[in-house]
Amino acid sequence: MTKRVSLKDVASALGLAPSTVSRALSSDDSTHVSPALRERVRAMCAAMGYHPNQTARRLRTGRTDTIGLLVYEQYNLFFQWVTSQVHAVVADRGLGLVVDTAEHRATRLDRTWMAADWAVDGVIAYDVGHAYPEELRRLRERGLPVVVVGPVAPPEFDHVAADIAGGARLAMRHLLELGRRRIGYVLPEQAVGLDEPRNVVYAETMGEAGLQPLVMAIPGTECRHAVRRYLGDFVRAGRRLPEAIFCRNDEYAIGCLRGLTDLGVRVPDDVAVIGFDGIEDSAFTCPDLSTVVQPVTDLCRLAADLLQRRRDLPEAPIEHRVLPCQLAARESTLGRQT
Amino acid sequence: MTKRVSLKDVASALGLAPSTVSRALSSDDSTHVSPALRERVRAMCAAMGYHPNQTARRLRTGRTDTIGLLVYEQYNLFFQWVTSQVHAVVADRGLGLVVDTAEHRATRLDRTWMAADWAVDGVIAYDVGHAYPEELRRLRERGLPVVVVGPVAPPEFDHVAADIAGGARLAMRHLLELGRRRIGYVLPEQAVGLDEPRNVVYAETMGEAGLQPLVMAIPGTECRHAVRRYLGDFVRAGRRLPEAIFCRNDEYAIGCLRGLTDLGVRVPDDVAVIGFDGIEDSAFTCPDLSTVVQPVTDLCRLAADLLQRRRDLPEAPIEHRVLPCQLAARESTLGRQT
DNA sequence: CTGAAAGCGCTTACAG
DNA sequence: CTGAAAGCGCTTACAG
Repeated sequence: MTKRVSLKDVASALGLAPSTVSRALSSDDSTHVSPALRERVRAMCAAMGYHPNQTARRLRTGRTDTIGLLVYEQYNLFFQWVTSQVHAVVADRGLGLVVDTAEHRATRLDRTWMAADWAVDGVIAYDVGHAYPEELRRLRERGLPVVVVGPVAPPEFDHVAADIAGGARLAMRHLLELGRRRIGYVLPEQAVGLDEPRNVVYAETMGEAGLQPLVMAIPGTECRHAVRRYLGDFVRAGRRLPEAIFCRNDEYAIGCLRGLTDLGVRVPDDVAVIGFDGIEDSAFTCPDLSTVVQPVTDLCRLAADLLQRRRDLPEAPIEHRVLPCQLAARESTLGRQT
Repeated sequence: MTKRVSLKDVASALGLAPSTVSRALSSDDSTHVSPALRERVRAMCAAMGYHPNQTARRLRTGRTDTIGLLVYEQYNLFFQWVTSQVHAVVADRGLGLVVDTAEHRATRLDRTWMAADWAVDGVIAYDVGHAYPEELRRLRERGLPVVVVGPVAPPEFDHVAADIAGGARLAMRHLLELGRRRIGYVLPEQAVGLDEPRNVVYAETMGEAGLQPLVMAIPGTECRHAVRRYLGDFVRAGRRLPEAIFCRNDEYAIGCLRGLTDLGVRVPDDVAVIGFDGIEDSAFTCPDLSTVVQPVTDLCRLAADLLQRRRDLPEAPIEHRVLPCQLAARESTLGRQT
């Protein structure tokens, strides 16, 4: 390990002051440096293999040019999608990204986000606001701008949301228009009874249509495997499958398709299936999955915009923005198109 | 935005020197501090909402407790899997993670990894070594330990690999044992002719069996869509489909399954399909996908171990480690099991 | 066991 | 246009 070349080394090799070299390298062009000097400095830096120490720069400027992303968990394609989108947005702007998950947080003794100890300029909290508002507040008290993405957010935060309720209505209406009456709703057991848009819309829509709700609560955390098993048990217990299943997310829906196939049930002839989220996978299942597509790319871009704005204008008024979801009607409800 | 509380603020509130407070907070127990004092300091920090400035700590100690991950791209479930695994390993050790991709690098003018400018203690380069050995060397010249994961690595790097060739042999042998003779090989156009284990094994195996290779080179970068389109064009052009298709990765294989379904081709009755990688998705397609599972979790863990070792013992001998792949034979080659 | 001092490597007013 | 100086917020030998 050779010792790293510092700015001082470059300066003394050139017979200049460190401050001069720093200015020559600066992208800020209010620092008037002769082009000739700038060129000389550039050349020497290249020759000596100089690269600025970002940590020192950060300490001096008070900016890290890095943002933090909090997501609920990483073992779920939706959050992997989100992560890759945020990464893309942030990288486009020349910023770095650090990611933390609620899972890791839950296993730590202090139960605070690692973000607290990150060197970041701000935090995007994606779909975690419902669970941990007090922690988000704590982050903010330390002077970190926080943008919340997801259905709920404490009112004092900048907030970007997809219109989940609207999307859920699209899904339910679609199933009803196809003439399905007995419609089941697949969700994780721990989400039963929550005041959550999909839960509410399902209950409301069924009520308005004069139909009996059929809540299919899936135990465990591994969506796909769990719902596959659930359906097997459901049928073996002699219960009659519904005519359609609305799944809280695409992971469940994919597990559902697979579970129904195991049972020899035809989709959508016997049971129609619709998911939620619009992960890339949904277009490549067989049959391909009807779903409600969340505008994830736009949500991420908007969240990054708001974060930047909040950093530049700390006193700007709080923003709440809602973007619509779209129905992608495919084979799992419409049947094979020819 | 309230100004952040600094160590100095806490010290003066307690009438102590900053150095004393620093030691009281230190986890290093060779700094003898009375328990009473430590308690007093802790309480004051909590009361004042003090949290150490990580950037300052990093500058002083010369360690960032963060590692960098380079992957080829993020819009591919395999790399998303890798990223989530590395994240888990690293978070378990209390370290942070920063990710960069070749895509972003390619669009940047200077064409160097962002990692060069990251504040990280070391870098894991996952499946990028083949393309950019000179850049990995440059990272190392700056004093950054680098561990390469993937089929090829410059010999002077610590290196972790899956036995891709062995895995490819498992796949080809499996297809041959099922009696398939006309076996196609799906790969990206730009990988044709590369001296790459899967390419080599495919050619060798077909040669040894006295069979004619059928290389199906897929143009474009969007694996799934591209291969789906390719198969459609293939059949419309009047060409006869092979009896089996070996796909370079699961993304292609999933697109393949979908494309064959579009065409009304039965899998595996008409055409057997086998993938490579073992992403979670492969178990949830219909039919579910036979594939070769890479030991991604173990590869990631081992890479992190080697990185830590290299940091602690810069002069330790170079390590090259190879882990085996496993065949997961499922419906897309075996047919429906009852 | 505690404090005063130096310094990690930069950037940025402030002089000249 | 260039240089000398201060300082970002810590930690760590070095004294006491």
